[in-house]
Amino acid sequence: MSVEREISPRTIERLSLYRRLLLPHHEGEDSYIFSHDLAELAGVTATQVRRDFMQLGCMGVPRTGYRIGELLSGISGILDAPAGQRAALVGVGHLGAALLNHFSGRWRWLHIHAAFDRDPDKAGSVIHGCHCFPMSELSTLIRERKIDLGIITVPRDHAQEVANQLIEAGVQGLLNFAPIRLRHGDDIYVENVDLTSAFETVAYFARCRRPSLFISESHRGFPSLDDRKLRGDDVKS
Amino acid sequence: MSVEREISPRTIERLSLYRRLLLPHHEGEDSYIFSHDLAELAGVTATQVRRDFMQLGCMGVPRTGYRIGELLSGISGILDAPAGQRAALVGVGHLGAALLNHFSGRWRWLHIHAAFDRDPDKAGSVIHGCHCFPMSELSTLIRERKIDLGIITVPRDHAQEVANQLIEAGVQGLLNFAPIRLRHGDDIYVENVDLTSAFETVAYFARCRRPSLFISESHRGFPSLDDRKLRGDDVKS
DNA sequence: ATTCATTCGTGAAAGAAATAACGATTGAAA
DNA sequence: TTTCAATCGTTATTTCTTTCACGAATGAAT
Repeated sequence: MSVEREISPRTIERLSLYRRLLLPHHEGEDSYIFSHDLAELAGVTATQVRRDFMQLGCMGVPRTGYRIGELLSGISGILDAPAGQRAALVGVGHLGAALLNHFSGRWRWLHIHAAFDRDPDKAGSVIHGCHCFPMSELSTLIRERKIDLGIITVPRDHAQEVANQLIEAGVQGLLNFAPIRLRHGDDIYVENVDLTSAFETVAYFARCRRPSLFISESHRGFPSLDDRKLRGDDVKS
Repeated sequence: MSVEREISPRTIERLSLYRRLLLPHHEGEDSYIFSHDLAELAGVTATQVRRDFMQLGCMGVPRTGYRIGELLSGISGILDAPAGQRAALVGVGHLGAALLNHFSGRWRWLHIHAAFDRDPDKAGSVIHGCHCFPMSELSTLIRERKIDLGIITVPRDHAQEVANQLIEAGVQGLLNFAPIRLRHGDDIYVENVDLTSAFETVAYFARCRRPSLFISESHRGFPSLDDRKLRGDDVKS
């Protein structure tokens, strides 16, 4: 139970999604769900769902499904640190403030504990329930308050420097919204949220979906076959 | 040149990144860059960079590198629609407004043309340079103004309905920030930006990076070997 | 001119991730 | 009780992506 195999990022992301999708279905201890129903909600195949839960150690029962409560605690056992985790957000611009709002008070075990901004006017203020401090206090506060995650929402040209400061102060992971790739050691985990790439990617594939421009081969879509063809579900091919 | 092989989403995302990283290096017609230098900036291997450019049709020259101007126009040839593309953003909350600000006036060929919100107070206002309209005008405006992309920043419980309206009105692609997976036909491309998953994923792997808790096998990191070992670069293994 | 270390392009190999396939199990219906 | 269709767990397969490896090309140094 202590030394387990590391789970792949893709799986972790799906587990996070499953949990959100399951929560509204968790009514009482006797709620169950089938792999293909969750698969539909999550936009993946039923096989994928079963495989993910297998990795989690959650067993389902044929013709009954998976006990939702068991799934939820299984997922929490993986995703949530028992002692909780704290994040610091650096760069309280429009995006930073929006994230403070988005994440504020959403979870007990994972929350944004402090925000930092270069602008002295923002220091001392409380934005969406989060205290904002000047950059000069970053190192000290991160160390003192045992903050182990950093969220970077500063402009491009300051991102690397901020990352260095955060890492120096001891954070283990970074969520980076700046449009670059940060340099960092192997002991730091960095997740990039690249809004520009996302937007341009949608634009590209939206164009490709116009028939006759490209040879469409439906990748990354939801073929959604697997077992459900046996049940005679509506499969529009 | 007209019917080409569709490029994979991963590659498209990298091309978008390459372009941003190259732009500051494009000084004059005679700027060149080596695959391994761009690789370092992008946090990928040199081989990957060369592969991507091969797919693009851009050839480099040994001991000289790739002409940056050629790369940029090659990438633009793939990513940018000659006629331009317009997006509509639905849900002008904190996140929506931040995105309006983030994307406003950033590109000629791809921009957010209109915003929509349920709140009547917002209708008629201009937010970060973008006109905001009531939901009732969504269908008409999207059709009239030939908007082909949708950005969804509404709360979870409204996301599917908004997606339906956008699709009904004719958009080809969606950029979804709501924490669910949207149901949609195969002819629509949907890119999910899952902030919660991203946050929870960082939290998980930040914990894992503490030695001795997991068998670290460095996936998704930058092994960064390839040719550079031949050049004797500093490879800290 | 010749040599040589570098860098490129790309086929082959490896690795990762998703899907298909199928025996085993189970609850429900006859 | 028996039958049966539905669902599960898991192995095998496929598909996709990345990396390796190496011959070819090229500019610079001598």
